[in-house]
Amino acid sequence: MVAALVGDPARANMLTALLSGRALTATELAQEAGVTPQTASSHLAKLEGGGLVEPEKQGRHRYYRLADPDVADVLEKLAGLAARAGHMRVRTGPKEPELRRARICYDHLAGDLGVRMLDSMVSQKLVRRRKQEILLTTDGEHFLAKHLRISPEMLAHPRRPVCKACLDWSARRHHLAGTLGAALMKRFTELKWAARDPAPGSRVVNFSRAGEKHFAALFGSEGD
Amino acid sequence: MVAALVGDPARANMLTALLSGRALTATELAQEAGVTPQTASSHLAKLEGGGLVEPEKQGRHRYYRLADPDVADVLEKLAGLAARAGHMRVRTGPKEPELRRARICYDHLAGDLGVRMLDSMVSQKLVRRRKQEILLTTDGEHFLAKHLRISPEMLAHPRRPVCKACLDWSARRHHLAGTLGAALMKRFTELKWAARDPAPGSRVVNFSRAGEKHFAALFGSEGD
DNA sequence: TTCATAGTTCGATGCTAGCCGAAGCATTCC
DNA sequence: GGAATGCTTCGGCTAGCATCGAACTATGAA
Repeated sequence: MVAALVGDPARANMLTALLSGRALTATELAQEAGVTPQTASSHLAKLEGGGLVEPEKQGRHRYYRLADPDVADVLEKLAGLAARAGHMRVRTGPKEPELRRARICYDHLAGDLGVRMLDSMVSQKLVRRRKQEILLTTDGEHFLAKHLRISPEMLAHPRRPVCKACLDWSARRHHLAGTLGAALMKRFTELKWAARDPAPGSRVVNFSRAGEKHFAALFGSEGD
Repeated sequence: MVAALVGDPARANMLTALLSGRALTATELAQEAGVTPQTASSHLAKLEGGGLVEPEKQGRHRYYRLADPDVADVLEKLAGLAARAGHMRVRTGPKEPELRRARICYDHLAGDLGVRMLDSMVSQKLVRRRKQEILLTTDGEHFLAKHLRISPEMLAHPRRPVCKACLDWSARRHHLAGTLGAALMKRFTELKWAARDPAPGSRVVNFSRAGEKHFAALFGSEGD
């Protein structure tokens, strides 16, 4: 069972360290987990067997990375649940502040900016929200067309909802997923407001100076 | 840590049983997990402490249900990862063959017959299916009206989808939920093709001789 | 070659947590 | 009231697994 793998504290620490998207060596992971290399080796073998991490041999190092974006997604959601129950681990969220601020979750924006965007859309009545369900309003359609040239037709998809609440790992609140979440992220990139960090495997999203301004104009600045 | 809670086999079985959305009593969950009531009580206290399940007292029973759609979402994703890694669970399903064959899941048909019905509907193109999402086709509407006198208006509901894929506990595959799943089960009962087992608390559904024939005529016999 | 570093395997140890029997509340039925 | 059912608490037992020391392999450097 996969959950049992994640359940052990040492392994959970390793996986959390890998959530940044970087690949780490076995020794580094041992330090992160606070165990000896022998113990770490045993854990890593189990994680590999469970399909959660993938090794890459390079010289006399063994680099490990998360096997899959799906794995990262599940880990974040688990952390979100844990946070809500007050069962937060001592070390919360990503250490890197950029990762906490803006990052990619599958194909949409997560982190503080992602959460703030959804908050702002709700308060501007661009979407209506009922628990898990989020619906785009006509006001929202006009807003998207006017400011971002996103039309409702672009959002239609046979097997994916337009809006979906996605639990944010670091912020412990929801951000916007679904085809709209993806379309927004795509547009931000096209407009050069933001770009994924070029480092391989990194999930950080960097906003440009101008992009940040435009974003704030549409979805509020710090305050809200 | 939440993952540790899900990691234990007994608790995982309980949570899997609750994935149907139905609330189950502590004793039922003990049976599902294959442990004694005392042990189950301890597990349920932990799950409740972790915010994964919520109790509801009713007479001398304690019903438990999943605390939140987010919890169900995470559990499904975990199951997905586990399945991908070929780590399918060993201890599986109900011992009673009748329960495995046909039972009630909330208000619709589950078990082998439920799974077979959905399979047949897909291959007959009565519904179109993509992953979790299921859509009724016009062919399907005609079929339902002609053979079962179920009209699209009967299926409309503000908050509930017409079709929904529901993970089948025993078969580990999906059967049909949603208003259509409920309407079908209701019609089967009205037509006296099937009836819920009169034993209190039983979730078994018994098909009559004639009912089984009619069912097979519409949704295929053994083969598919 | 010899040495140093990275990582794994093996064996022994110790702690955790799941498990059940027995007993104790709580609720409902007769 | 008494009996039956649903569920929980307590105590002791046991198995599993995480942990580490020591020894072993492999790569790279001097």
